[in-house]
Amino acid sequence: MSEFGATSHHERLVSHIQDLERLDELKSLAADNMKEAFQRAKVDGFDPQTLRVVLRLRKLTPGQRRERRALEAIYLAELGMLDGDALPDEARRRLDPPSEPDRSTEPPAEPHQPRDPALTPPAPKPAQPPLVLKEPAEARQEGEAAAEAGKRIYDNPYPAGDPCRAAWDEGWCAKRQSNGMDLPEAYQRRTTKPPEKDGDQKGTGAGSGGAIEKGAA
Amino acid sequence: MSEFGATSHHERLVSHIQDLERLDELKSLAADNMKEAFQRAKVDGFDPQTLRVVLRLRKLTPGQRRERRALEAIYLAELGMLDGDALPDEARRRLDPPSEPDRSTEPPAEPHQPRDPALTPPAPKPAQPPLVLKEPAEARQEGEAAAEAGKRIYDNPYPAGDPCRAAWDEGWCAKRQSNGMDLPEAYQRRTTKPPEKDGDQKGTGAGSGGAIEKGAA
Amino acid sequence: MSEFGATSHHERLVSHIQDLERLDELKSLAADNMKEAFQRAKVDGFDPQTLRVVLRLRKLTPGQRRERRALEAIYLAELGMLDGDALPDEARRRLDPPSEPDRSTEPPAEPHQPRDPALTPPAPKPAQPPLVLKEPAEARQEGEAAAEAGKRIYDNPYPAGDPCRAAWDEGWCAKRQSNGMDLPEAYQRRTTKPPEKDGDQKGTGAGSGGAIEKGAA
Amino acid sequence: MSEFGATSHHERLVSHIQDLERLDELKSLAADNMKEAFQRAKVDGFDPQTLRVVLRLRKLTPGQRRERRALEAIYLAELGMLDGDALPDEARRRLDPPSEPDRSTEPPAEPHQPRDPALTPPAPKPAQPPLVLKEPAEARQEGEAAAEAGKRIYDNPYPAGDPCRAAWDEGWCAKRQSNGMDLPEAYQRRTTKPPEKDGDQKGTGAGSGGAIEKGAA
DNA sequence: AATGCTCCAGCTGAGC
DNA sequence: GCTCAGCTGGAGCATT
Repeated sequence: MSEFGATSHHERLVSHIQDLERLDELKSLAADNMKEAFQRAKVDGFDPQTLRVVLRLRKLTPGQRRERRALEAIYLAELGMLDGDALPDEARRRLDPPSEPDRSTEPPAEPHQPRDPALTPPAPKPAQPPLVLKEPAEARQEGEAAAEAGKRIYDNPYPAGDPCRAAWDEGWCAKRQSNGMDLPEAYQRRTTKPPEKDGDQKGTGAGSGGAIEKGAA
Repeated sequence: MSEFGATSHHERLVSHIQDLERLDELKSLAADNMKEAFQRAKVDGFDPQTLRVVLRLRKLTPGQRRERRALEAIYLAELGMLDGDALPDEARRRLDPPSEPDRSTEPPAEPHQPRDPALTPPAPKPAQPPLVLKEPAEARQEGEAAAEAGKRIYDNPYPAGDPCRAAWDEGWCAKRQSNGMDLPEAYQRRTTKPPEKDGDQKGTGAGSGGAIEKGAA
Repeated sequence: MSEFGATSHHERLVSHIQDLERLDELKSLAADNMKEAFQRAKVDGFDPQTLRVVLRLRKLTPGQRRERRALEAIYLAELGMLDGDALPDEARRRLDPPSEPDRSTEPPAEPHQPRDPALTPPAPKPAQPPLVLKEPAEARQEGEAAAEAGKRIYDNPYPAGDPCRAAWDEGWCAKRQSNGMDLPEAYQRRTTKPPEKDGDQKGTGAGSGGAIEKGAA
Repeated sequence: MSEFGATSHHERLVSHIQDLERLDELKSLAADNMKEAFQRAKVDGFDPQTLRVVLRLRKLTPGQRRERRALEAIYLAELGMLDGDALPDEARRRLDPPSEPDRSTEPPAEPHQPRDPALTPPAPKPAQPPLVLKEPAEARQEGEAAAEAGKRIYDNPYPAGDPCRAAWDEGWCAKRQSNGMDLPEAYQRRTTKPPEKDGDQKGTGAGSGGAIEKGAA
């Protein structure tokens, strides 16, 4: 249709314009569909902003996701802005000095050491490791089972630093049954307005003395 | 300067144009300065993308930051995309059903319960709480001391779920002495290219069976 | 497919994500097609930037297009930036004072008077070419003098194609005295709404048989 | 202030963040000032959208402005979208075939020939107004016929201000036969680079004494 | 007044 | 290395 052999430039121009307008129509239509989908999700109780973040992250590989989260956490931690959240394990891995020199390339270092706590980080001393070491996949199923059994998210038995902890969390979240079909509040934003002049400024509790003030010299 | 009393509309137009051009000049200049600052930071080894995220987050209150991170983590967990990171504590708080009904408004619920593990979430059973309960601020100082003493980030003694764990992390990160003045690799991106066809797709270890495939019906 | 009756919130989230990803795919695809079409047009020798402008203008009604061009020309003329182009006729119509008071609404005034040159602008004293050829700078001063003498913008004596015509226009616009200090209507937009279903679609009068319809094969 | 010699990376990070936040503040402030200036202009009766266009055009050299306007007019004419405006003279110059081959570079061709009507376009047979008033549609067909007969764009017989002039132009452009099937140069941009420090700044010829200088008080 | 939409400038990633 | 086009975020406008 938009192929032109020995046509005059006028016909070519018209043809291009028509092509472009037709395609532009389709583009607008696609954009509208997207917009409506977000609207439906919003009506259904999900937070559009978070959904956008999720979509963007889904375009990355797991490794890239982890790296990004780790970097952000490291920078925030250094500035005292973790607001009460512990560092993700990937961040710990990056911060652990011994492994730095030789981990300059990605592949050699296993992104996470599921097993063999002896030689590297996971759970140094206090964290009594589960007597029998388990695979994260197994932990995930345990999490799913726990969710179905009505357990709480706090009942995750794995200690910080153990990959099974994350796996259990994921399983719990994925299988979690909400009572009925209402969307739990956990999925929705509570703060809508930036409270102008704070009041929850106190924040982390951990931040005492750590956070850098805006106007600090 | 750009005030006009009984001036002709021509003079007013000229005046407006001149004002706008002058201000536009200043705006461009400011934008350039910003750009250069990012460039300097990049040359210094910091990741510009992460810095941008940090700047954006710094415009929020700690409470808003925590909420955002929690929401994202919850959505990601449900989709099996945590990639090996455990849920942040704020997410756990939101997911814990008992507190849902009555925490519909922000203020009544203390954003995080540093103390009194008896009545709510923190570390239900396994997590043997440090015998003497400490304040996060104290834990932060411990973290700083640990960093100066050359301890590793894995030496954080507090268990998952304890706010002191985060506080210790922050202290450690803030005081951490790099050997010399080089920027540790932890602060820099390693993956530059989306490897097209993966290879680190395996990802989380926890994701087995959890992640939703792109084309899944 | 993406309809959910009494489904769990987990299924709903997954469903929303899948919808969004599918639609996002379509959106990207549409954007790519558009991009390629522009590329083809460029390879064919057309200027992409101009094509974009044309596409944008084609989304307006002829009346809106004319208004926009007239406003721009008027502002530019007043700033001496016509660069040798004469004012478009629509701009002259706007600048002609007698019709200002009663043309506050668009429809009453026929966008352009094709016929009956007796009562309004077209071709005043049919362009006796100045016997002595003048420099544009001189013509500009004549325009300024004419404006101060209360002449109308239609009194420009120079014929089409003569650079002096543009120069006279610029001079007239720059010196023009509005009665008092109010801003003439010529400087403000009249159409706010795209009248949805036209009515001024008829447009140019010249377009008869010329304009390409949106859906034309 | 933001210079760091042998400082720790932590201090450097903090320093960068502070720099960036300070500069960001300034940037926001500049943007706000700009916004307010537009607001004032709007309150004063000027059209913000048009002002933006004017500001953008003022960043171009007169030659670039003319080229852009000419290109847009040519494309629009060919699509029958001139909406009653005649082609600007620069567009005529570009469309006039004899000068095409040797005007491939900008400078040799004087942007506009103010004097000496003998050798080039201006005012061919000085516009004897058609004795019988015609409809634009008819004029359009005349233009088409003229184009097919090999007439030049300058042969448009209608005077400035006559809607038929625009109609004739449109007809001519739409039917114009390029020699063979190559795209005439008139459709392509000639200036690619903003010549940094001008030289075609002289511009309009009409602008003498009219254009407002950037830094004028 | 608050929301949603549209537009635009600024930034990021390719391409020469 | 620089330029360029596409894209995202933010601002303005119109609306309810």
